[in-house]
Parts: sequence; C-alpha cells; structure tokens
Amino acid sequence: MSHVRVRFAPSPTGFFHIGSARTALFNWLYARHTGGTFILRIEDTDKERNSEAFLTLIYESLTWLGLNWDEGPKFGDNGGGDFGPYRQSERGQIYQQHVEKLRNAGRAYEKDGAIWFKLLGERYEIFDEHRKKTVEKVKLPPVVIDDKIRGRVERIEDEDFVIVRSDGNPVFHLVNVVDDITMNVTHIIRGEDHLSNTSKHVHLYDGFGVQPPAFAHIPLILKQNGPGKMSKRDQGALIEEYQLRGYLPEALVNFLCLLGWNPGDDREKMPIAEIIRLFDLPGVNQSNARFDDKKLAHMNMTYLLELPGEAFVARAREYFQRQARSTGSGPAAAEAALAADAGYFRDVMLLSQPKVKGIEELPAYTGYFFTEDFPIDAKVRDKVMAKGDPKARLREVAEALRSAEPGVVFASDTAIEELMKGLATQHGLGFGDYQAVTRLALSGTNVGPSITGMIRVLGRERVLARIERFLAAA
RNA sequence: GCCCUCAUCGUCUAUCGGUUAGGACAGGAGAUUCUCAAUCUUCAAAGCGGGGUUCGAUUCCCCGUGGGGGCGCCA
Repeated sequence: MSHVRVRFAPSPTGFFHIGSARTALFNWLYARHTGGTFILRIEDTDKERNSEAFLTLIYESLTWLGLNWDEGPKFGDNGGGDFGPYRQSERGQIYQQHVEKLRNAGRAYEKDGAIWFKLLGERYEIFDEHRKKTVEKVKLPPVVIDDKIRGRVERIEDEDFVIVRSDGNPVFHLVNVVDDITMNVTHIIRGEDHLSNTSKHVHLYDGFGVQPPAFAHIPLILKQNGPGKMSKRDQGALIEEYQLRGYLPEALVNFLCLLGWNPGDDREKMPIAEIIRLFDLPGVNQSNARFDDKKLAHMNMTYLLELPGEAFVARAREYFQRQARSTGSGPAAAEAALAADAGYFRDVMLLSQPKVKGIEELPAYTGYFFTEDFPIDAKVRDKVMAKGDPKARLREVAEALRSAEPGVVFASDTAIEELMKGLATQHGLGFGDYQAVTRLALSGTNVGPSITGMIRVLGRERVLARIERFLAAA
C-alpha cells in the first residue's frame, strides 16, 4: 500500500456524465497504478438540487464501469474506511470546527450574515466592470501551483470569499479543502474547470496551516458538435445511456482512457491491467479533447467481437429483457425473442455476434428469426426477382432441403453450402443465384448472417414453411 | 472586460531540435465473401499567423489569433 490517496467527489445533482466518469477513471487509475487508495466522497451540500436517485446513479455507474472505491459510502463491496463520514451532508460538525479554527486564527470573519475567508494583505477598493459593483481587493503575490499535468501555474487571488453561507451551509471551497485535509488526500486530480479555484484552495490550506496536496488538472471533454465543454444535456453525454444501449463497460472505459491519455505508442485497444501499469499523471495531455461517438462505437464493436459467445448471449438476453420492459415499438419484438426456445435464442445471437456493431442492433437485426410475420423489403424483392428465374431456384432449394437427411444437413453449415453449390453447378449457375432469393424468402431482406447459418438455425420446419409461403405469394 | 489555460489530418493522437510528420476513427477506391458487415490493400487528409533562438524548428521563447475554463452566499 503506497501513501497515495486520491478521491472522486461528485455531487448528486444530475445524471452521471462522461466528463465525471473520466475524472473518476483517472483518479481510479492513479490509485491502482500507485497501489494507493481511491476514495469516493459525495459532495451533497447543495440541498436544493440533491437527490437520492442521482446518488444511487453515481454508485451504479461507477460499479458498472468497474471503478471500485476503497473508501466511501457503502455500496455492495465498496466503501467503508476510517475517514468518514463520506457524505458532506453528514460532516457538518467537522466543518463547524474548522471554521472555528479559522476564526480563532483571525482568518475568517462574519459579514452580511455569512462567514468570509480573510486574505492577508493591503486592502483597496476598485469598481469591477464585469460585476458592475465596487469590490474590496487585497494586494497579494500570485499563488504558485505546481501542477502535475500542466506544470507551473500562477494566479492571483485578491478578494475575500464566502466560506459559510448566511443560511449556515458551508460552501464548496471550504468543505472541499477541509475534506481533503481530514481525509489525508495526497493528490487532487480534477477537471481543468477547477484550475481557477485552486488559488482559493491554496489560501485555505494556508489558513489551516497545512501544506497543500499535489494538484493535477486534467483537460476537459468538449461536446462533439458546437462550442463548449460537454454537459449533461449533450447528446451521448450520459453513462447510463451507454449502459442501456448495451455498450460494454470495458470498451467505454478503454475509450475514455484514450481521451486525454495514451500509452506513448500506437496502441489503443488495451486490457485495463496494462493501462493501470502504464498510466501516470505526466502522461496526461494538456489540451481538451472532443468526444467522438463513432470512435467509441468502433471500440465497442472490437470488444464485442472478442467477447466469448456465452457472454455475448447473456448480454443480448439482458438487452432484450430491458427492451421488453420499455415503451414504444420495442416490447413486442423483444418479447417474441424472449418467448423463443432458449437454445434457439442462443443460436440466433451467436450467428449474429460477428455481424453487428452493437448489442442495440440485435432486435432489428434478428427480428425475422422470432416471427413468421416479418416484412418483405419491396425494393430488395424487386431487385432479386428481376433477374433469372428466382422462383425456379427457390423451388429447387426447397426440394433439395425437403429430401435431404434432416439430422445431417440441418446440423451443418458446410452440408447446406454443399447442397446449394451442388444445385448451382448442376444448373450451370452461381451460388448467388440461389443465395439471394432464399435469403429473401427466409428473412425478407438482403442484410443478415450467412445464408447457410441462417438455414441451419431456422431449422427445417421454418425454412420449408417460409419458402412455401413465399412462393405462394410471389 | 479581467484572470487562467490550451494549440499536429474533420476527430482522438505519436514525435521529448534533424522523420518521406506515424497510427486510429470517420471518408474515398479496390480486393475478398452467399447478402450485409467484418477483414485486407490503398487514396486523400495536419504542424494557426508573425517574429525571434539555433547550422537546423511541429518541437524552445515572445507577440498575435483562435479554442476552452473561471470571475456565485453552485459544485
């Protein structure tokens, strides 16, 4: 166990989003890399906007991403620790004591019912153009921050600031610093949006007579379209959304690692253990990164392709179950799939695994497997039926399949392939002449898994019935 | 307006003074395949501008420009 102690300190005032997740991830990676401690602290001092639902969402999202915390609120196997409580709403006493300390040291005073932190230096008044009011400033040398990512940063803090609101509630800057002191946090890894606050925090540390911890300000994630940083309202910003869409958490984590960090070479898809081994603060980029959902989707696909078949089937089933509970057009199709024989469902999913880019494509991609009432794509039909004599080809396929040994032919893709290729050579035609129309009759479309696999999985009864029906209608 | 910060293909990025500036996603073309994907090959695509320092700057420094963040009794 190293002495490194880092924390992720979200506030439960909204959905858990990509930016927060990456901040959590980088803290977690650093803790795991150094063998240190990863602390989860809940900054729920904003009584107006807090909610238990959002709190639970934080726990669930972190857990889904695999970012387990060593200290913090209890949730599953996570949490515990000797530096609690880990929710700021339960730490009122601690803050009060620390405010007293500041007052006794002459570093805090009351004004307008609130308590202010007192900067030490020569005072003067000046009109602030931006805020349209006269403010009292303090002459002070710049605060120097030796940031682990950005290097030396200087900023002058020249105004006293509120640390306890007039309603008695302590302010973020105060509680943040007090918690980091009392929880022995050694490295503060947070978004660059806090860089300007850091001068306040350093003064606060000084007020408590404590050496500030190391700071590491990571760049922000920008929204993929339009100006500004990514916020909870942006398309694709919510972690929960990816979970719901059947994304693999390891893919999302891998993608997030690469947004602002890289191993120093060309590798992108990497096991988390390797990332932990290589991750370090100086390796984090300094410039903001734009979120790219296409690249995320690609990363997800590569993970999906490598997923063991049974795991893929389990994920698929989970997704269909969620669809069945949802509203809209999804439930009926999903229920049909879930109502099917488990072995059949499994075969269909295994057949589809190498073909889809994401779990979320599965319902649409496999729909015709689970209903006899599937639509026929008119455009595809017109195209397929236009050349040659597809009906004759289809009759040949049906006849050959009917008279074939079911236990042998329908059990093997290669047997089906040989059967169809045999027909093709026998009639001096190509495999495609048989494939296209058979696919149309069986699925109503020209997109799908291999025709041989499709025939094998659908099975003799369905295949023959579908072809018969198709021929009758055509 | 003030303060902080950043700057390589459309996007994510490699390069720690000397490279034909590399990779990935997205895009184009081709190959392969039973469709569609995947895969493989391939094409196009970048050092923001101006000054310095240096034998030599994408790389170091300065100025500008542009992006981002902050300037709450929000966190």
